[in-house]
Amino acid sequence: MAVPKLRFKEFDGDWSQSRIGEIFQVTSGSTPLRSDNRFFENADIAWVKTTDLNNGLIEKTEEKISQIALKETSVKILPKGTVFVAMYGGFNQIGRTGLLVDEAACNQALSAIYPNEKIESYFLLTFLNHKVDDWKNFAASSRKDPNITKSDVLAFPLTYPVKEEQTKIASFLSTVDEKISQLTQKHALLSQYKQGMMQKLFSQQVRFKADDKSEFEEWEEKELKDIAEINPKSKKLPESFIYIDLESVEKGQLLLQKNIELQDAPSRAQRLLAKGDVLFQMVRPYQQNNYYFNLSGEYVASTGYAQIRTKLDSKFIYYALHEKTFLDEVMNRCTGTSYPAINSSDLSSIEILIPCLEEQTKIANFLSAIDQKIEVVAQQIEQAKQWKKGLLQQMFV
DNA sequence: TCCCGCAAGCTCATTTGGTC
DNA sequence: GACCAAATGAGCTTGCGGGA
Repeated sequence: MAVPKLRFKEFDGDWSQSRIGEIFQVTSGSTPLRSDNRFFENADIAWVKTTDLNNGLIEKTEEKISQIALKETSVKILPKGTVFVAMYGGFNQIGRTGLLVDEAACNQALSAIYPNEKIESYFLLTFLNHKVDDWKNFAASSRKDPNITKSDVLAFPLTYPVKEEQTKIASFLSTVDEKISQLTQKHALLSQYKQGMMQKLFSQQVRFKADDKSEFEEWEEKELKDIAEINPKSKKLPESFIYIDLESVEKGQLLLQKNIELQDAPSRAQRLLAKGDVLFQMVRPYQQNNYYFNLSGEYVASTGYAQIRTKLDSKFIYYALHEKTFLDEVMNRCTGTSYPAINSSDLSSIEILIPCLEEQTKIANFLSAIDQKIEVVAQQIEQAKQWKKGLLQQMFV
């Protein structure tokens, strides 16, 4: 009989093996007819969908349904402690889980596992999170489409210890989750603080002073094209390079580096980058997946970006492009509704307020320091998640 | 030759309808 | 009513044609 590699010292008995369907009652939900407004008006019943599942506690849902929906459709209320598994909704969603902290309904893309006396709900949740790859492998190998069915959930093997050990494991892991949650909250607060400070700095509500304590001169309004070169002429592209397109960058971080040979490069690979270049997303600019390029090597950006090269403090320009009034001006000049995009000539005609070089640098350094703190917390979150993953591998069978 | 912008094509999430 | 899977729709990236 199997036992985990790592366990609390007071426990030594064998773990039991069973299938979810042998222990739990499992059901699914449904979607009240969308065209009937009565089902979604004056709604006060939490209604869980795949997008509400975050492999943790479900404290709120994106949508709610009404009491009328409960009476007139097959939607039913599920109790606190119900654990959900996503059955449909694309390969990345399959196997996602959630645990209800209060009663709610759900749609038909989810399997709802009713709580019972034999297994701690939090233990089950963590066990299923640990097994998420098993769901995916099962889904990928068993049939053409990536979905799993209720029968798959019922047949899914579950290995578990006595109730006391389950409780101990659940309690320990919930402390780990609490730590991750605190770090996530810290990350959100720092991001909020940065937004607030950007607003104060760029509206000049808060001003820096020079090193000799004197006031800096007034800011000057200039068009972007007067302070920076937009899409400078590129030299001949190298035979191989790292290609940066819109999907490579998220929230200012370069997440994806694609090595590409010139002969295989997409037609949009045009902009050879130099240190200090700022990449501004021209397609759906509200996403603000812009990038401050400060790397060595051969990098080429997609023409989906405007390449902005300035002799001023380029980091300051990078932050100025994220300022709300600038973004509002960009959006006013965008064409297309589902695919709003600005062209480089309209972009270059937008005016921004520019302080003297010394004040630019002070602002850029101040905001960079906050960004570094945010990045440190982001790394701590990632490390905590990796540590938890390692623990799970040893604490479960 | 370069760039803009439309639209094809892909992925993912939700809804609808058929079957038991 | 429950379950399942096909259809549909939304969101997104990139290829490509046409115009400057």
